[in-house]
Amino acid sequence: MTSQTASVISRFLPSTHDHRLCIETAMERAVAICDLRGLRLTPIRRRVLELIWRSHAPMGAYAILEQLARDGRKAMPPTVYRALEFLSSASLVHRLDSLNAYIGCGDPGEAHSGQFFICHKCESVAEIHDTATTGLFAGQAETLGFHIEGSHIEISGLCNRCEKKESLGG
Amino acid sequence: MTSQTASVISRFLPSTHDHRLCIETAMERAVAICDLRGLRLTPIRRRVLELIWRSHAPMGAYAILEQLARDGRKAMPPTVYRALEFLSSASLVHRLDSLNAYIGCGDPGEAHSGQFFICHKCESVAEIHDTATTGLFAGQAETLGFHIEGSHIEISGLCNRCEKKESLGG
DNA sequence: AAATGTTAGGTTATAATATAACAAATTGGC
DNA sequence: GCCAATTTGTTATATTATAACCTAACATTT
Repeated sequence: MTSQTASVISRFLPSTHDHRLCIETAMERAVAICDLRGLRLTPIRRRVLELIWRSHAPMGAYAILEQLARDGRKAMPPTVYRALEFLSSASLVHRLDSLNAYIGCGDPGEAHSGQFFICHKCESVAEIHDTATTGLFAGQAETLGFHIEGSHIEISGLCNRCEKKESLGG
Repeated sequence: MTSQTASVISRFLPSTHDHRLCIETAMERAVAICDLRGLRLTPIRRRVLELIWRSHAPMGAYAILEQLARDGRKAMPPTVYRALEFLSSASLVHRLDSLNAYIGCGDPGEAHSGQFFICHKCESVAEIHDTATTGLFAGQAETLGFHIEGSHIEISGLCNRCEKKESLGG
Protein backbone atom coordinates (compact mmCIF):
# COMPACT_ATOMS: atom_id res chain seq x y z
CA MET A 1 0.00 0.00 0.00
CA THR A 2 1.30 3.41 -0.96
CA SER A 3 -0.08 6.80 -0.22
CA GLN A 4 -0.71 9.37 -2.89
CA THR A 5 -0.33 12.14 -0.37
CA ALA A 6 3.31 11.42 0.33
CA SER A 7 6.08 13.19 -1.52
CA VAL A 8 9.49 11.66 -1.26
CA ILE A 9 12.05 14.34 -0.56
CA SER A 10 15.06 12.04 -0.45
CA ARG A 11 15.41 8.30 -0.93
CA PHE A 12 17.85 5.63 0.11
CA LEU A 13 20.29 5.88 -2.74
CA PRO A 14 22.50 3.11 -4.08
CA SER A 15 26.15 3.53 -3.23
CA THR A 16 26.77 3.90 -6.94
CA HIS A 17 24.87 7.15 -7.27
CA ASP A 18 26.70 10.27 -8.32
CA HIS A 19 27.14 11.90 -4.96
CA ARG A 20 29.18 14.75 -6.36
CA LEU A 21 26.16 15.68 -8.38
CA CYS A 22 23.93 15.50 -5.27
CA ILE A 23 26.16 17.95 -3.55
CA GLU A 24 26.42 20.30 -6.50
CA THR A 25 22.68 20.33 -7.02
CA ALA A 26 22.03 20.95 -3.36
CA MET A 27 24.52 23.80 -3.26
CA GLU A 28 23.10 25.42 -6.33
CA ARG A 29 19.61 25.23 -4.90
CA ALA A 30 20.79 26.68 -1.63
CA VAL A 31 22.43 29.61 -3.38
CA ALA A 32 19.30 30.23 -5.42
CA ILE A 33 17.01 30.08 -2.40
CA CYS A 34 19.12 32.35 -0.27
CA ASP A 35 19.35 34.75 -3.15
CA LEU A 36 15.61 34.71 -3.57
CA ARG A 37 14.93 35.32 0.10
CA GLY A 38 17.68 37.78 0.80
CA LEU A 39 19.51 35.38 3.12
CA ARG A 40 23.27 35.54 3.32
CA LEU A 41 24.92 32.26 2.55
CA THR A 42 28.30 33.37 3.86
CA PRO A 43 31.48 31.30 3.31
CA ILE A 44 31.20 29.55 6.67
CA ARG A 45 27.52 28.73 6.26
CA ARG A 46 28.15 27.58 2.74
CA ARG A 47 31.01 25.39 3.84
CA VAL A 48 29.04 23.84 6.68
CA LEU A 49 26.18 23.04 4.35
CA GLU A 50 28.58 21.49 1.87
CA LEU A 51 30.20 19.36 4.56
CA ILE A 52 26.81 18.09 5.65
CA TRP A 53 25.95 17.19 2.08
CA ARG A 54 29.29 15.51 1.49
CA SER A 55 28.62 13.22 4.39
CA HIS A 56 26.22 10.46 3.51
CA ALA A 57 25.26 10.23 7.13
CA PRO A 58 23.80 12.80 9.49
CA MET A 59 26.65 14.88 10.84
CA GLY A 60 27.13 16.19 14.36
CA ALA A 61 28.34 19.66 15.21
CA TYR A 62 31.74 18.46 16.38
CA ALA A 63 32.30 16.34 13.30
CA ILE A 64 31.68 19.47 11.26
CA LEU A 65 34.08 21.33 13.48
CA GLU A 66 36.78 18.75 12.78
CA GLN A 67 36.29 19.09 9.06
CA LEU A 68 36.50 22.85 9.29
CA ALA A 69 39.74 22.42 11.18
CA ARG A 70 41.09 20.37 8.28
CA ASP A 71 40.25 23.24 6.01
CA GLY A 72 42.65 25.29 8.06
CA ARG A 73 39.91 27.29 9.74
CA LYS A 74 40.28 27.35 13.47
CA ALA A 75 36.56 27.46 14.13
CA MET A 76 35.11 27.18 17.59
CA PRO A 77 31.82 25.56 18.57
CA PRO A 78 29.69 28.72 18.47
CA THR A 79 30.68 29.26 14.86
CA VAL A 80 29.34 25.88 13.89
CA TYR A 81 26.20 26.14 15.97
CA ARG A 82 25.43 29.52 14.48
CA ALA A 83 25.83 28.22 10.98
CA LEU A 84 23.62 25.27 11.84
CA GLU A 85 21.00 27.54 13.28
CA PHE A 86 21.02 29.64 10.14
CA LEU A 87 20.79 26.60 7.89
CA SER A 88 18.04 25.05 9.98
CA SER A 89 15.92 28.15 10.02
CA ALA A 90 16.36 28.40 6.27
CA SER A 91 15.23 24.75 6.01
CA LEU A 92 18.45 23.91 4.24
CA VAL A 93 19.21 21.30 6.87
CA HIS A 94 17.19 19.43 9.46
CA ARG A 95 18.28 18.46 12.91
CA LEU A 96 17.68 14.83 13.86
CA ASP A 97 17.03 14.91 17.58
CA SER A 98 17.53 11.22 18.06
CA LEU A 99 21.10 11.54 16.77
CA ASN A 100 22.09 15.07 17.74
CA ALA A 101 23.02 15.47 14.11
CA TYR A 102 22.12 17.30 10.96
CA ILE A 103 21.19 16.25 7.47
CA GLY A 104 20.80 18.26 4.30
CA CYS A 105 17.27 18.87 3.11
CA GLY A 106 16.48 17.77 -0.39
CA ASP A 107 13.58 20.14 -0.74
CA PRO A 108 14.52 23.40 0.88
CA GLY A 109 11.78 25.30 -0.90
CA GLU A 110 10.02 26.39 2.21
CA ALA A 111 9.84 25.81 5.93
CA HIS A 112 8.51 22.37 6.80
CA SER A 113 8.81 19.59 9.31
CA GLY A 114 10.16 16.52 7.64
CA GLN A 115 9.55 12.92 8.35
CA PHE A 116 12.72 10.86 8.52
CA PHE A 117 13.50 7.19 8.06
CA ILE A 118 16.86 6.51 9.62
CA CYS A 119 18.83 3.30 9.03
CA HIS A 120 20.65 2.61 12.24
CA LYS A 121 23.15 0.42 10.48
CA CYS A 122 24.48 2.46 7.54
CA GLU A 123 23.11 5.72 8.95
CA SER A 124 21.50 6.72 5.71
CA VAL A 125 18.32 8.74 5.88
CA ALA A 126 15.29 9.17 3.67
CA GLU A 127 12.98 12.11 4.04
CA ILE A 128 9.38 12.35 2.99
CA HIS A 129 6.59 14.79 3.39
CA ASP A 130 3.10 13.38 3.78
CA THR A 131 -0.02 15.46 4.12
CA ALA A 132 -1.90 12.38 5.31
CA THR A 133 0.34 12.22 8.36
CA THR A 134 -0.11 15.90 8.97
CA GLY A 135 -3.84 15.42 8.63
CA LEU A 136 -3.91 12.65 11.20
CA PHE A 137 -1.94 14.77 13.63
CA ALA A 138 -4.34 17.64 13.11
CA GLY A 139 -7.27 15.40 13.97
CA GLN A 140 -5.53 14.05 17.04
CA ALA A 141 -4.62 17.57 18.12
CA GLU A 142 -8.21 18.64 17.84
CA THR A 143 -9.31 15.76 20.04
CA LEU A 144 -6.72 16.62 22.64
CA GLY A 145 -7.12 20.37 22.47
CA PHE A 146 -3.75 21.28 21.06
CA HIS A 147 -2.43 23.81 18.61
CA ILE A 148 0.33 22.27 16.50
CA GLU A 149 3.33 24.37 15.58
CA GLY A 150 5.78 21.77 14.40
CA SER A 151 6.64 18.13 14.51
CA HIS A 152 9.63 15.88 14.66
CA ILE A 153 9.13 12.44 13.22
CA GLU A 154 12.05 10.07 13.29
CA ILE A 155 11.55 6.47 12.37
CA SER A 156 14.40 4.09 12.92
CA GLY A 157 15.04 0.71 11.41
CA LEU A 158 16.94 -0.80 8.53
CA CYS A 159 17.11 0.23 4.91
CA ASN A 160 16.59 -2.51 2.36
CA ARG A 161 20.26 -2.92 1.64
CA CYS A 162 21.23 -3.35 5.26
CA GLU A 163 18.33 -5.66 5.90
CA LYS A 164 19.51 -7.92 3.10
CA LYS A 165 23.00 -7.92 4.53
CA GLU A 166 21.63 -8.84 7.96
CA SER A 167 19.70 -11.77 6.59
CA LEU A 168 22.87 -13.03 4.94
CA GLY A 169 24.50 -13.05 8.32
CA GLY A 170 26.49 -9.88 7.67
CA MET B 1 -12.51 15.20 12.73
CA THR B 2 -11.40 12.52 15.12
CA SER B 3 -9.84 9.18 14.46
CA GLN B 4 -11.26 5.96 15.82
CA THR B 5 -7.88 4.32 15.64
CA ALA B 6 -6.30 6.57 18.22
CA SER B 7 -6.14 5.69 21.87
CA VAL B 8 -5.34 8.49 24.24
CA ILE B 9 -2.75 7.38 26.74
CA SER B 10 -2.53 10.66 28.63
CA ARG B 11 -4.36 13.96 28.18
CA PHE B 12 -3.70 17.57 29.05
CA LEU B 13 -5.11 17.62 32.53
CA PRO B 14 -6.60 20.62 34.31
CA SER B 15 -4.43 21.99 37.09
CA THR B 16 -7.18 20.97 39.48
CA HIS B 17 -6.78 17.27 38.88
CA ASP B 18 -5.72 15.01 41.70
CA HIS B 19 -2.09 14.62 40.89
CA ARG B 20 -1.37 12.64 44.00
CA LEU B 21 -3.74 10.03 42.68
CA CYS B 22 -2.01 10.09 39.27
CA ILE B 23 1.26 9.30 40.96
CA GLU B 24 -0.17 6.60 43.19
CA THR B 25 -1.91 4.89 40.33
CA ALA B 26 1.19 5.02 38.18
CA MET B 27 3.33 3.59 40.94
CA GLU B 28 0.90 0.79 41.65
CA ARG B 29 0.80 -0.13 37.99
CA ALA B 30 4.55 -0.07 37.80
CA VAL B 31 4.87 -2.39 40.75
CA ALA B 32 2.30 -4.75 39.26
CA ILE B 33 3.96 -4.80 35.86
CA CYS B 34 7.44 -5.34 37.20
CA ASP B 35 6.11 -8.09 39.39
CA LEU B 36 4.42 -9.71 36.44
CA ARG B 37 7.50 -9.60 34.26
CA GLY B 38 10.08 -10.40 36.88
CA LEU B 39 11.69 -6.98 36.66
CA ARG B 40 13.23 -5.50 39.75
CA LEU B 41 11.83 -2.15 40.68
CA THR B 42 14.57 -1.38 43.18
CA PRO B 43 14.38 1.60 45.55
CA ILE B 44 16.38 3.86 43.25
CA ARG B 45 14.40 2.94 40.16
CA ARG B 46 11.20 3.32 42.07
CA ARG B 47 12.23 6.69 43.41
CA VAL B 48 13.28 7.96 39.97
CA LEU B 49 9.98 6.88 38.50
CA GLU B 50 8.12 8.60 41.30
CA LEU B 51 10.07 11.83 40.82
CA ILE B 52 9.25 11.81 37.12
CA TRP B 53 5.59 11.32 37.87
CA ARG B 54 5.57 14.02 40.53
CA SER B 55 6.85 16.48 38.00
CA HIS B 56 4.12 17.65 35.69
CA ALA B 57 6.72 18.41 33.08
CA PRO B 58 9.24 16.14 31.40
CA MET B 59 12.24 15.86 33.69
CA GLY B 60 15.89 15.82 32.74
CA ALA B 61 18.49 13.50 34.25
CA TYR B 62 20.17 16.24 36.22
CA ALA B 63 16.91 17.55 37.64
CA ILE B 64 16.26 14.03 38.87
CA LEU B 65 19.75 13.97 40.31
CA GLU B 66 19.04 17.16 42.25
CA GLN B 67 15.88 15.70 43.71
CA LEU B 68 17.71 12.56 44.74
CA ALA B 69 20.26 14.77 46.45
CA ARG B 70 17.46 16.39 48.45
CA ASP B 71 16.44 12.92 49.57
CA GLY B 72 19.85 12.68 51.11
CA ARG B 73 21.13 10.23 48.53
CA LYS B 74 24.41 11.31 47.05
CA ALA B 75 23.73 9.83 43.65
CA MET B 76 25.99 10.37 40.67
CA PRO B 77 24.97 10.63 37.01
CA PRO B 78 25.46 6.96 36.12
CA THR B 79 23.00 5.97 38.83
CA VAL B 80 20.30 8.11 37.30
CA TYR B 81 21.05 7.13 33.73
CA ARG B 82 20.93 3.48 34.67
CA ALA B 83 17.59 3.90 36.36
CA LEU B 84 16.31 5.78 33.32
CA GLU B 85 17.51 3.08 31.02
CA PHE B 86 15.75 0.45 33.07
CA LEU B 87 12.52 2.44 33.20
CA SER B 88 12.66 3.19 29.48
CA SER B 89 13.23 -0.37 28.48
CA ALA B 90 10.34 -1.39 30.69
CA SER B 91 8.22 1.28 28.94
CA LEU B 92 7.51 2.89 32.28
CA VAL B 93 8.91 6.14 30.99
CA HIS B 94 9.59 7.61 27.57
CA ARG B 95 12.47 9.80 26.58
CA LEU B 96 11.57 12.96 24.69
CA ASP B 97 14.49 13.55 22.37
CA SER B 98 13.55 17.11 21.63
CA LEU B 99 13.88 17.98 25.31
CA ASN B 100 16.49 15.55 26.57
CA ALA B 101 13.95 14.68 29.20
CA TYR B 102 11.73 11.89 30.44
CA ILE B 103 8.04 11.54 31.07
CA GLY B 104 6.06 8.82 32.76
CA CYS B 105 4.07 6.52 30.54
CA GLY B 106 0.40 6.26 31.29
CA ASP B 107 0.06 2.90 29.62
CA PRO B 108 3.09 0.84 30.44
CA GLY B 109 1.38 -2.40 29.50
CA GLU B 110 3.83 -3.27 26.80
CA ALA B 111 6.65 -1.88 24.72
CA HIS B 112 5.50 0.76 22.30
CA SER B 113 6.55 3.96 20.60
CA GLY B 114 4.39 6.78 21.78
CA GLN B 115 3.28 9.87 20.00
CA PHE B 116 3.70 13.02 22.05
CA PHE B 117 2.09 16.42 21.97
CA ILE B 118 4.31 18.81 23.90
CA CYS B 119 3.19 22.26 25.00
CA HIS B 120 6.27 24.44 24.82
CA LYS B 121 4.77 26.93 27.21
CA CYS B 122 3.62 24.95 30.24
CA GLU B 123 5.65 21.89 29.26
CA SER B 124 2.74 19.53 29.71
CA VAL B 125 2.60 16.50 27.47
CA ALA B 126 -0.16 14.32 26.10
CA GLU B 127 0.55 10.87 24.74
CA ILE B 128 -1.51 8.93 22.27
CA HIS B 129 -1.17 5.74 20.35
CA ASP B 130 -2.67 5.66 16.88
CA THR B 131 -2.64 2.65 14.62
CA ALA B 132 -3.57 4.87 11.68
CA THR B 133 -0.27 6.71 12.05
CA THR B 134 1.58 3.45 12.33
CA GLY B 135 -0.22 2.26 9.23
CA LEU B 136 0.79 5.30 7.23
CA PHE B 137 4.38 4.86 8.27
CA ALA B 138 4.27 1.23 7.24
CA GLY B 139 3.04 2.21 3.78
CA GLN B 140 5.69 4.86 3.42
CA ALA B 141 8.35 2.45 4.58
CA GLU B 142 7.28 -0.04 1.96
CA THR B 143 7.56 2.59 -0.74
CA LEU B 144 11.02 3.58 0.41
CA GLY B 145 12.27 0.08 1.10
CA PHE B 146 12.65 0.30 4.84
CA HIS B 147 12.09 -2.00 7.77
CA ILE B 148 10.68 -0.05 10.70
CA GLU B 149 11.83 -0.89 14.21
CA GLY B 150 10.63 2.09 16.16
CA SER B 151 9.55 5.68 15.92
CA HIS B 152 9.83 8.92 17.78
CA ILE B 153 7.03 11.35 17.18
CA GLU B 154 7.14 14.64 19.00
CA ILE B 155 4.72 17.35 18.10
CA SER B 156 5.22 20.75 19.62
CA GLY B 157 2.78 23.59 20.03
CA LEU B 158 0.42 24.95 22.62
CA CYS B 159 -2.15 23.18 24.75
CA ASN B 160 -5.61 24.75 24.84
CA ARG B 161 -5.08 26.42 28.15
CA CYS B 162 -1.86 28.12 27.12
CA GLU B 163 -3.30 29.10 23.80
CA LYS B 164 -6.18 30.87 25.53
CA LYS B 165 -3.75 32.67 27.79
CA GLU B 166 -1.72 33.76 24.75
CA SER B 167 -4.76 35.19 23.02
CA LEU B 168 -5.55 37.21 26.16
CA GLY B 169 -2.12 38.75 25.88
CA GLY B 170 -0.70 36.59 28.67
C1' DA C 1 27.98 -21.91 55.70
C1' DA C 2 31.16 -21.42 51.54
C1' DA C 3 31.68 -20.84 46.78
C1' DT C 4 29.85 -19.00 42.72
C1' DG C 5 27.39 -16.30 39.41
C1' DT C 6 24.58 -12.54 38.33
C1' DT C 7 22.64 -8.09 38.74
C1' DA C 8 22.59 -3.58 40.72
C1' DG C 9 24.79 0.32 42.49
C1' DG C 10 29.00 3.32 43.81
C1' DT C 11 32.87 6.10 42.32
C1' DT C 12 35.98 8.61 39.53
C1' DA C 13 36.89 10.59 35.57
C1' DT C 14 35.92 12.28 31.22
C1' DA C 15 33.47 12.53 26.77
C1' DA C 16 30.13 14.80 23.93
C1' DT C 17 26.94 18.37 23.10
C1' DA C 18 25.59 23.20 23.52
C1' DT C 19 25.43 28.12 24.92
C1' DA C 20 26.48 32.71 27.36
C1' DA C 21 28.78 36.88 27.05
C1' DC C 22 31.48 40.11 25.07
C1' DA C 23 34.90 41.80 21.44
C1' DA C 24 36.17 42.44 16.73
C1' DA C 25 35.34 42.55 11.95
C1' DT C 26 32.56 42.73 8.01
C1' DT C 27 28.66 44.23 5.22
C1' DG C 28 25.21 47.17 3.12
C1' DG C 29 22.96 51.54 2.95
C1' DC C 30 23.50 56.28 3.20
C1' DG D 1 33.71 57.51 4.81
C1' DC D 2 30.44 56.57 8.41
C1' DC D 3 26.67 54.41 10.70
C1' DA D 4 23.90 50.62 11.98
C1' DA D 5 23.22 45.98 11.70
C1' DT D 6 24.82 41.55 11.10
C1' DT D 7 28.24 38.15 11.31
C1' DT D 8 32.20 36.04 13.19
C1' DG D 9 35.92 35.44 16.81
C1' DT D 10 37.14 34.27 21.45
C1' DT D 11 36.94 32.72 26.07
C1' DA D 12 34.75 30.41 29.26
C1' DT D 13 31.42 27.44 30.93
C1' DA D 14 26.97 24.92 31.09
C1' DT D 15 24.56 20.78 30.13
C1' DT D 16 24.00 16.08 28.92
C1' DA D 17 25.90 11.43 28.81
C1' DT D 18 29.07 7.50 29.24
C1' DA D 19 33.44 4.64 30.10
C1' DA D 20 35.79 1.93 33.24
C1' DC D 21 36.42 -0.18 37.19
C1' DC D 22 35.07 -1.53 41.85
C1' DT D 23 31.89 -3.10 45.57
C1' DA D 24 27.55 -4.73 47.46
C1' DA D 25 23.52 -7.49 47.41
C1' DC D 26 21.24 -11.48 46.45
C1' DA D 27 20.17 -16.29 44.70
C1' DT D 28 21.68 -20.90 43.74
C1' DT D 29 24.18 -24.67 44.27
C1' DT D 30 27.35 -27.36 46.90
